[in-house]
Amino acid sequence: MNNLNEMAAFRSSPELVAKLNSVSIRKRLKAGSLLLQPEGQIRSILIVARGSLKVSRMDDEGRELLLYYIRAGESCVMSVLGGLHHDTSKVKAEVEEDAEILFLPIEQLPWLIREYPEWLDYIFRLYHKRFEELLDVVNAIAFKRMDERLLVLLRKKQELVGKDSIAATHEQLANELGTARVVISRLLKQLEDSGKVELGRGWLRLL
Amino acid sequence: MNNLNEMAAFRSSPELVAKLNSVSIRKRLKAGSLLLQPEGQIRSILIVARGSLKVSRMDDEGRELLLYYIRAGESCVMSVLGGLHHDTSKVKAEVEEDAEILFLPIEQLPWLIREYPEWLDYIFRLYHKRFEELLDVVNAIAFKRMDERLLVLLRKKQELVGKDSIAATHEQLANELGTARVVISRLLKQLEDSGKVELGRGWLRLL
DNA sequence: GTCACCTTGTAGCAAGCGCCACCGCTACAA
DNA sequence: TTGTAGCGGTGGCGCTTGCTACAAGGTGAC
Repeated sequence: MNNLNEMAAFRSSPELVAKLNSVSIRKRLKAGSLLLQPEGQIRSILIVARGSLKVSRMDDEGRELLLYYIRAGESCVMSVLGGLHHDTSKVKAEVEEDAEILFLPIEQLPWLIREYPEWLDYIFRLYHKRFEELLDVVNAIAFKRMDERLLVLLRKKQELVGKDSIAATHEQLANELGTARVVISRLLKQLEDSGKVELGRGWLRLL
Repeated sequence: MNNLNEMAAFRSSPELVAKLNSVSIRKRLKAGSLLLQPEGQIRSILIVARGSLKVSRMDDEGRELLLYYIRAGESCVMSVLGGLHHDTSKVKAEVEEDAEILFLPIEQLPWLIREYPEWLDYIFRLYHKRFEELLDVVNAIAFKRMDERLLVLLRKKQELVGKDSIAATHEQLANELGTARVVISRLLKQLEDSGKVELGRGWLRLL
């Protein structure tokens, strides 16, 4: 999927895709690359052409919490909002799976919205999706226990990579859930005992 | 403040205000009235002309959690998103202080956006604000203890009503923080002992 | 092979918080 | 005045989670 044309969100408007490609800069980035960081200036709007991004929220003491993933064909609403209003990013965004990103300069945004109603529609849809995902995150941390949140995270990760084996250390999982490594090790052990996962060093598998 | 013209967000465009007034239905509603409920259909976009709304998230076991307030001059982004995409509401919205609400039929939204760029700008600004407020809620429940969250809530309430005395029972505060009444009573007692609040029956005051 | 580093398992402890049970007090209406 | 319903204070218990500490096994560089 190297071309936006192939993605559902853009299939209906090859003209828009051509325009986006022509005014953006395209870069290949390895997993782990940092795209936005808290307090950081926003210069471009990010559109994911291939791979995926991970968006997290951080607190002042260095703890972290996964908010959602951005998949191929989607864009980062934080970069749109921050860009539009010349505000800094309030989240961290990094490459989860090796990715190709379109960097759309924020100056281009106003007239793109004017000229291409389908672009505005695309943005609204993304907002809607992210807003509901954020609400789900709120529900999870407010009302669910850690073991359930862990299972949900593992299922999300499995779906994201499309394989049955997930590459992650307990430490990484702990960071994404905003908790400590020992807690995750403990819970994973319980899940293994009850036959729900298979554990390995640096990987695990849902059963 | 009975007239949208007087509000910062609309001051620059009396023409837009006139149009909004002419295509909307205006209603006065008492504190406690329900405007949106989870799974409920969305027929209009809500614009608060006077008073304030309270938006909460609920879980399946009846627990509740305050997300943010909507003040005079602001609109409800959930109703905009839900309306645009013919989706149901994912939150509860109720009147916090006696209010006057404009109900803008969703059919009007597309052409209002086309005709009035300042209206789109208004919506984007609200999104931005709500998104960041949601991120703050996420941070609070993920990383803060209940006593600090309680203090923050009390300060927000005080600012909202503009008086130094806050009318609320422990039960209500507990609901807004997604916890139990005893927990709030306990914490309030501690806050009283450390001289940070003054307690009464059905009211309290920050010192 | 060995050394250093990373990952995981496990035990133990304490804080935070949800929940139950119960009591006393206040406010208001009959 | 008495009844009643709602509100708030308190003690106690147990679960979940965060944290420290340490041991054991894996992995890759040299």
